[in-house]
Amino acid sequence: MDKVYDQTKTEEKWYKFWEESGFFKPEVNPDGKPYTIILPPPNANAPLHFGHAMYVVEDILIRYHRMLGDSTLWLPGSDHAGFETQVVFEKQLEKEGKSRFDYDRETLYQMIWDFVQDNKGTMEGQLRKMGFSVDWSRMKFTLDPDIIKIVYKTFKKMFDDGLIYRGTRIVNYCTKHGTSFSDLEVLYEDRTTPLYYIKYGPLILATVRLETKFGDTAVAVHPRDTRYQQYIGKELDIETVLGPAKIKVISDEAVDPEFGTGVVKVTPAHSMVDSEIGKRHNLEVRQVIGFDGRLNEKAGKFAGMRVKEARAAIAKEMQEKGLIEKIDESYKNRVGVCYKCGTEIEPLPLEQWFIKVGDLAKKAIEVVKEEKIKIYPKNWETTYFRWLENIKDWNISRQIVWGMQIPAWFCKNCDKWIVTEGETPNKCPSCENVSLERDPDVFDTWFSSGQWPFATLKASRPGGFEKFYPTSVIETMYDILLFWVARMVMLGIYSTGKIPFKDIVLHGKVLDPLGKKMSKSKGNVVNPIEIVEQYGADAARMALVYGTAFGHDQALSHPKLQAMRNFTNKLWNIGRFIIEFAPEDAKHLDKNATAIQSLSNSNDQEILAKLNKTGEAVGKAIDQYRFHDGADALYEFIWHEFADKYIEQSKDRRTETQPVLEYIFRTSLELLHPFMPFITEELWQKLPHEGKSIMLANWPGKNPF
RNA sequence: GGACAAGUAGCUCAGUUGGUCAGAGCGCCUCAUUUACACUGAGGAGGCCACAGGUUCGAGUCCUGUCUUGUCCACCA
Repeated sequence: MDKVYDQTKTEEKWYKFWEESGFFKPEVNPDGKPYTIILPPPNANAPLHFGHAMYVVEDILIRYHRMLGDSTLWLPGSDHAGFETQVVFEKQLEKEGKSRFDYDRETLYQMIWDFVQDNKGTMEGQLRKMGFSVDWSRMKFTLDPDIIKIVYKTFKKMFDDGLIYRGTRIVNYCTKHGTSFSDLEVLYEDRTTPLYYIKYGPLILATVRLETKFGDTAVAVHPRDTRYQQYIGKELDIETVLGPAKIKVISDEAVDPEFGTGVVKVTPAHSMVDSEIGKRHNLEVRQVIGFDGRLNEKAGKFAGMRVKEARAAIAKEMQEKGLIEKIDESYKNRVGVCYKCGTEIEPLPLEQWFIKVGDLAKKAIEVVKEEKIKIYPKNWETTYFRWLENIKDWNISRQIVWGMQIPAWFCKNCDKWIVTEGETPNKCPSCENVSLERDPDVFDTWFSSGQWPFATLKASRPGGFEKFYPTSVIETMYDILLFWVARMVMLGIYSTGKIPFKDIVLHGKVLDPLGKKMSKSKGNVVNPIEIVEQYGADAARMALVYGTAFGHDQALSHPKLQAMRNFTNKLWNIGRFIIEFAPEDAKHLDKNATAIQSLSNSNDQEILAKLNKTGEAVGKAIDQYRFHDGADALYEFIWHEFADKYIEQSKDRRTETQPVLEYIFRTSLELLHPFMPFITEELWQKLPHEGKSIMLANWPGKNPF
């Protein structure tokens, strides 16, 4: 054995061996009970960052269950990540002085496709370097034709079941990116915005959005507000920057009499709340801001201005005309912005596809309340329930090209939508019209990834779905519990009638060494390969689970990585001591470990008892998703009990203890294997053993004696 | 406005159902050894476990309140 452990050479060698031997496939344990994890598909638009290395806990679960004899499947994939990817790609185009509008739909789609293919290769290499035992033969991409087919089928079924409707609603719209978003995708920022107290005839009302006043189709007060009773139902003559106008006064419960003057302007086209009020009172929806973020012709001389400049110009002119009572410059509010570019989100009326989520959400709540699905750590249940209990219909249309184009065609003759499972209808079934127009929009990427567990299993291998669904665990970072996990529960139950997984396991965020969030713009993103090359994959894996309670955020810690690299060095040297420096006359571990049973030295008894205890602790820790407990128990036992105490004591009676040393070490390696797969394989192979790989060794159960 | 998490040695963090739980890694100090391992071993210094009350024979560990930090949610014009 080399004096120094060569991690790079060893890691490459074993990964290749495992993969080529087919050990990652569930078929290595054909008779075992199924144990399944679907890998949360990383975005195909960029290489992995170090946070993705947290997949290690899935590998721990998978390797552990494989050793338990389960028919274990870890199914990998990658996500086209619709809008995310298009944004990344558009930035690249921007650098070349181009924009998405320079290309037609097909060309742009093809260009992004090629871009994504490169990244997919990089990503797969990274996953291999971390030692992840995914079944590569079942790898899926969210835009694979068979996946698309399944997603279309779901859409059609939902449409037929009346769960999908086409409607004009106020949507969250980013005028820079030219697309709408779901509520979850809107970020809110604290701002200080001037609050204008403006005169509407005899009334004074407070607003920040002067520029939407041309879309006002009423003013509203609270029905029981005594100050304004005489105005309710009347039409007021008001003076505006565009001349005299008339406006109706209505009363609505949604108005808070405490805010401002208790009077609000109602702009159904540009506010969610106002739209609701408008519906209740049958108000006209008058859109004054266009999808380009500029005021339209209804704004008179302000037409063509961007929202911000229009607001300033209107304020100036109103002040000159004496229409502004006062301005509160220190008013604090929250403004919705695009999570990618920070542009203020415009609520705009747009016709989109929506999912009625009420009943789906109810079922998703039920299965968790009934503990058919359990969430770890449990406190996330609160977040999950709160969101689902207050959920609103889900806008799934996106005005981009990168994604699955919605399989819906419009017939102008009948004023009707025709939805299919993807095939292009050659004519309208009602009127025989042949010039149908397809909706250019694509699905929200979460609509398709919400179907990932059953879609991948149905698409990867015949019988796969029947055998491996429902899956055992979904493990991901807590930040996509609502975006993704909750949607998978809803869509999974809807499509298959069964829950998509039994346990939801949520890990924390990996921060940079200073405890700051990693982001491309800050330039502090760490590539997992760098860490692997510096410390070894085993150390990188161990460092992520050791010393931080599972589920909590943690900073990337070089001292901890060093400590874990030192631990691999310790393991290597224990190995050298036991294997390389064995006395020539020593007995060795035999098949049934009988040589150990005959020993009665109290040191031997003690270490064997501690080994058993450690084995139990590790199994229990993994079962309960308390990975840090398992890592801690192993580190403590191997280094401080076995190496520091037992091995030191054994030096006096080396010949006799050799089988015990071999037994304890081999068993320790087996227990450690899910955490540190490479070095454990390397050393296990050098010890007396049965079988081709530690990967397939039996998990050392309780009380091996 | 609400929710969740965290506040424990200089730093980073463990301490599931209250009673060897006052711990680990790194750092620091002393000593040892060419030892299987210096990516080492033995030992040591360092903490009113955020603060204030309370429950209890007994509380980092339970309850109440306060403060600080972080994250998330919410249509306040």
